[in-house]
Amino acid sequence: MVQPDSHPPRLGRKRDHTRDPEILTAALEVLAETGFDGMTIDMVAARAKAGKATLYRRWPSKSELVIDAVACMKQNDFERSHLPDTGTLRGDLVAMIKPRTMEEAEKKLQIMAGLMSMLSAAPELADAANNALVRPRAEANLFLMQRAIDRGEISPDCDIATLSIVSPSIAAYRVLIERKPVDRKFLIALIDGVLLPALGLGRGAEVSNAEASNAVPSNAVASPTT
Amino acid sequence: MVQPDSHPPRLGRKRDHTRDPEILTAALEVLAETGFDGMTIDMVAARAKAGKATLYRRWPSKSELVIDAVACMKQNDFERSHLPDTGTLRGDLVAMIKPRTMEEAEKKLQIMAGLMSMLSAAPELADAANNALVRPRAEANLFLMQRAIDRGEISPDCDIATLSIVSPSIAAYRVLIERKPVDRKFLIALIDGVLLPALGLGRGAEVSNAEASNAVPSNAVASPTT
DNA sequence: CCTATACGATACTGTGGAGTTCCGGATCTT
DNA sequence: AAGATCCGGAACTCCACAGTATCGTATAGG
Repeated sequence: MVQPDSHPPRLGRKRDHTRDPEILTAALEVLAETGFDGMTIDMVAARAKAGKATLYRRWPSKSELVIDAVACMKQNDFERSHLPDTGTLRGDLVAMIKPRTMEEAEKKLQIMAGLMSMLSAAPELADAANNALVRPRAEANLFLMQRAIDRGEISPDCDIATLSIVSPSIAAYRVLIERKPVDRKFLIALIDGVLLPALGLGRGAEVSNAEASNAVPSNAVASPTT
Repeated sequence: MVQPDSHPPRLGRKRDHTRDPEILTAALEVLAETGFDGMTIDMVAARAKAGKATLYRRWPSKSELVIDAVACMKQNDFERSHLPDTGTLRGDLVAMIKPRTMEEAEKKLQIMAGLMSMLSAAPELADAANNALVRPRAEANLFLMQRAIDRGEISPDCDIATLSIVSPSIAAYRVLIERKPVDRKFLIALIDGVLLPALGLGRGAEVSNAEASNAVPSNAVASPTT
């Protein structure tokens, strides 16, 4: 979908489909606010300052529109180049807790919540959603943990594949079902109470330093408060 | 709701409300299968072999019916007296993985999924749902872990409050969003790859030991297949 | 047996939203 | 400027479902 037409017309205004992004964005917003069933085409049209007819010229149905919108949401996954490198695993994990990132994640989770009622009908959406929500964070975690193994910080026997999904999954559950905020405190509790101990850091080997809490090492990249 | 009437009529058939359980059960079934928005009163009535009017004689609206149905779902939480006691934490945790229990949990999760679209409108449902789904398992885990502390199996410094919600939350996420089955293998991976290492068992203490991977403790009881 | 009540079934009404159609105006091409 | 095409807006149809009303029947008490 949204592929360029094969026979470009040459008269009148070009068939530019130039409003598509606004419409898809509007769809995602309404979806996040009201859920799939509560969402109406008129809402989306109004939000995008477009006519309802315009939407139906591009997408055959509400479902298709939503699917397209979700598909176009992949953007800004974590690039490895953007991942923090603080020298310690804990530093890296903590550095990933940035307000900017979390806010965005929460928005995605709201969209997810709105999609729930569609999941059983359209299982491929489950994949799409998971790809957009948990997978990127899990992969980032996995990368950081693998690096910690490579540098000898943690044992290579650790089940990092399983551990990497722990915090994204729990965070998702917390926002989607419990409807409680996933704040910095909670994520730190996960890191210090679950992940690091399970990796043999913290409680296990207990760097003994105990107060490594504010242990942002020398080459702290991490970005300030972005 | 569903409280006995204060002025019991004395003529004709008694106002027994005797069909309520069937109706509520039917409501839960349809809810699990189609979700709140997809569910129609007629479906519930048909499933319960009741007239639509009968439903409206008891509950003023579809929402009220669903709320009532969910509220009546609390049944069979884990009783401490029913919790396994195998002598080791791992044995206890593994013993909780019973097909019977899991099947029931999955059913509850389906209901949960059906409720998702109502959560933003009725936040009290989030509590109800959480109480019915994750809380009981989390509390069971907490109890088992506390007992492990008491008997000196694990350190009292462990963050068992956080650890106890790990596996129920992840399981819920897996069923609700990923739509993948939560099988025995997956749960064992969580126990051996996350929980026990985080508690200083398995990997933690064995850092040097290296090869305790398949460290099934001596007295593994685990329950047959109940 | 008679009567009052609750029930199941079914027909009905009202409403909200999906999807369609039409039109005037805007914008680009030539 | 003229013509072609797209857009926003609004009016429209159609249908599914919430909720209501009616009726024949089953059952229990008198």
